[in-house]
Amino acid sequence: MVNESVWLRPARRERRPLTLDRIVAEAVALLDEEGEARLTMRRLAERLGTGSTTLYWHVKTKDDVLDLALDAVFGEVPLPAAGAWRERAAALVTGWRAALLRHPWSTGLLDRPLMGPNALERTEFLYATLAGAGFGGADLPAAAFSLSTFVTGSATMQARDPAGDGAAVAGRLLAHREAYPVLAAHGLDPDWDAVFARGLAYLLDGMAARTQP
Amino acid sequence: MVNESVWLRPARRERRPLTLDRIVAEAVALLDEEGEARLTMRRLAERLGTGSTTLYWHVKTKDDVLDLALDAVFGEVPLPAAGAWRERAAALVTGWRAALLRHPWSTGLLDRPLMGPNALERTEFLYATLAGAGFGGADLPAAAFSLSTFVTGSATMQARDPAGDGAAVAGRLLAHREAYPVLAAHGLDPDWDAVFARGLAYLLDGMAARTQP
DNA sequence: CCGGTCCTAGTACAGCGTATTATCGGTCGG
DNA sequence: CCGACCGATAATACGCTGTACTAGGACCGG
Repeated sequence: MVNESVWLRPARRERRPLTLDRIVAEAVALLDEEGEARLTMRRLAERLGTGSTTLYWHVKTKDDVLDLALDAVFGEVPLPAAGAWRERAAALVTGWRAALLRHPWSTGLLDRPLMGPNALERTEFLYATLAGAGFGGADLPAAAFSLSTFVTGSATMQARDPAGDGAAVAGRLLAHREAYPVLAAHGLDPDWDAVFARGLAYLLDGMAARTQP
Repeated sequence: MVNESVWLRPARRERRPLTLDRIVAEAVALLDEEGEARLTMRRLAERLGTGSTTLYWHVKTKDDVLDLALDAVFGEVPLPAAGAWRERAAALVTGWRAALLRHPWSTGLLDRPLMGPNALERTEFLYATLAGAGFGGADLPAAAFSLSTFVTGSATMQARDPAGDGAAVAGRLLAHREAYPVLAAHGLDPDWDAVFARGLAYLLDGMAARTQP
């Protein structure tokens, strides 16, 4: 069915064309607002003012949308401009973590290949920074992947946290206090920023010591 | 509809009762064989020889099945008996990684709260080991979470790898060699065991240096 | 005016998770 | 021995999903 009237039909140029970029941007917005479970091709299309199956002209499957949305998150990670290798690496992974936490749904998509241009660009930056710092041979992939697994793991860990409301979790721990004494004494919701900063320091210290003793 | 004939109907005691444990074990088997996308309540029930909705007497939702399956994987991680703190921690995370990689679908479930008894037991063990080694104050959660995020991140990274067949990935990298020069020179499928071992060494070195200088 | 090409909409289908309801088989009180 | 109960199972049904297929609208070069 076509729009009934000339007057109601949006004027030619007012109707923004449907593009892949608009689809991805709207998917990110929808995921931010409602989470992964509520991302539906129909709902996404509705927000874009189109029919649901129209999306399939721009995109092959729903998985494509998710891959593109995830890479869009990586696109938010700034590439630090200058500084010593350690500061540059720390700045990169800190911004990386922040981007993932700004879109908590993204941590649920971190399985699946990270082959988008934005992801590759950040990985390349990390490799290049470390290579320039003297990491070579087996140390280069080890250092690069240590940092990236650390950041994705940290973000996933933290994003997972609020799911069960803290009180219920604490209660469960206290109820089994004899089985988990140390855990019960410390709780499972630390100061995540501090944990990340200190853990990153451990890792960078270890990397520096092994290669520049 | 009831089984038609006495002869075809399984004898009383031959028919194993449907229990939560059987459901979870079968879910793990199904996930191992066919992956997460093919895990369906109907298919799971079929393998168990029951109707699909019968499962809902033992389980509240499908998510419960996934949570339980994931915790079953954690249950495969051995708790090392003796040794210095560093060896115990290394043994724990190495076994942890192995269990996750034995069931690659598990890395796709690592968002979602890890509150099962097996997960908690491993976390408690890690906390206790590190606390006994002298990690205190802010160093205790930092050290414990660094290790666990490192292991989950590493397993996820590696499990993600084979998705796009290596050749296509390498081709894509080479096609954009000028954009990703360092990456193209090294490829994206390193020796994962070596990467993990070295990265773990970085981390443990850094932890040891900060707390036992 | 006409073809073709890019894009959009509609219809339809198989499969999903699960709420609801009916029914079974075994155990136990009388 | 029997009826009543109850833990466990099955069947049916509903709304929603991803997406294949098809038909059409809008623009464009000739």
